[in-house]
Amino acid sequence: MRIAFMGTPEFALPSLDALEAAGHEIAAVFTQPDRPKGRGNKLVMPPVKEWGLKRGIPVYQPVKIRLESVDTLRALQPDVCVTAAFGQLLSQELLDIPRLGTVNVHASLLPRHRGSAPIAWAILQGDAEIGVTTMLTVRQLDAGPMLLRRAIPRDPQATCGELTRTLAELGASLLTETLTGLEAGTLTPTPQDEAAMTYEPMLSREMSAIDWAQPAEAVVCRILALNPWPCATVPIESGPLKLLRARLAAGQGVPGDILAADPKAGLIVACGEGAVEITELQAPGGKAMSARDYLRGHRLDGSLAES
RNA sequence: CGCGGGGUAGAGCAGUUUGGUAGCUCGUCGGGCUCAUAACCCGGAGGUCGUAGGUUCAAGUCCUACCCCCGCAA
Repeated sequence: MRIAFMGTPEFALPSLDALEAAGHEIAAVFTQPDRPKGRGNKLVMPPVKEWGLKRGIPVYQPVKIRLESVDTLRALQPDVCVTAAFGQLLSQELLDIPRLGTVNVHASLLPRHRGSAPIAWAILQGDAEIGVTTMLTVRQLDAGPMLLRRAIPRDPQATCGELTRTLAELGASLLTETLTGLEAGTLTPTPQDEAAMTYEPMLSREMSAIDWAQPAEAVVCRILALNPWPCATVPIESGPLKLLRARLAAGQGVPGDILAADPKAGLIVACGEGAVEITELQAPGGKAMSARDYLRGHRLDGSLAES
């Protein structure tokens, strides 16, 4: 089929690869404008743009696709539009253009976790299962009827970043299946159960603080969910200490108290119920390392609870 | 020219302000003690101090340029 693709970050790349491999024609890609990023505020192009450039496919970077790209999209005469973590809302005018509609790849088991950070929220809430859903896009965010859905058990050790990569692959294969079904007319769009719907906001830096009074399971989930951004942090003398990975540990005490902190025992912190071992962290100005490595050169004691 | 932190033994760090024999914790190797140990004691190996140049009797430390890593802000 002839496809117009809309997406921005790495999450979209497996889908593009899969569409290409399945023999579809990517007529054009739409993605966010280049943005200043990182040190030196250098202009960085979105991964989807790089993907398109490498293949000589037309790349469009509208600031507001609703206002700028209607004619462009219409001229492309796509059979279907595919969106994957695009980052802009589409208008009805745009949605009406592709013959077979617009298919979105969403990294959650809808109707749970609508919004732009579905994977992190699934971890935050301790979901036992995660997954991806393909759906027909409607104007209301993530509310369209579902086409295909696939669930996998959540690896309780995995970070949000890791699960994002896993689900990007899963989403890619689900997407090609979806398009095959859509083309053959064998798919029945299933309305979402609005009563079971949940919507969560973007992650923010304000979520970094850890509430040690929560049960150890919740603390572990929070640490995993916020990695790689914005990361759970605790204040230490030299600045915010990022906690990147953790697991349940034996022990108990006043929430936030450091129960152990040496290269052999590891870094054990008491929670409201039980305790966690911080297994990976990142000191201010430093690179990520195992907590045991960190403890070879640093001493920690007292409490990690709010200063 | 957005702001800032850092590169020293296999790992993680101190030492740089006030130049003067390279230090700590862990690991590793050898020995000892113990019923036993993530235990303890003794001893050893292991470092072009990011790179290049400069100042100096003497540079990890001061000066200049460059490379690499990281955080913040966006």
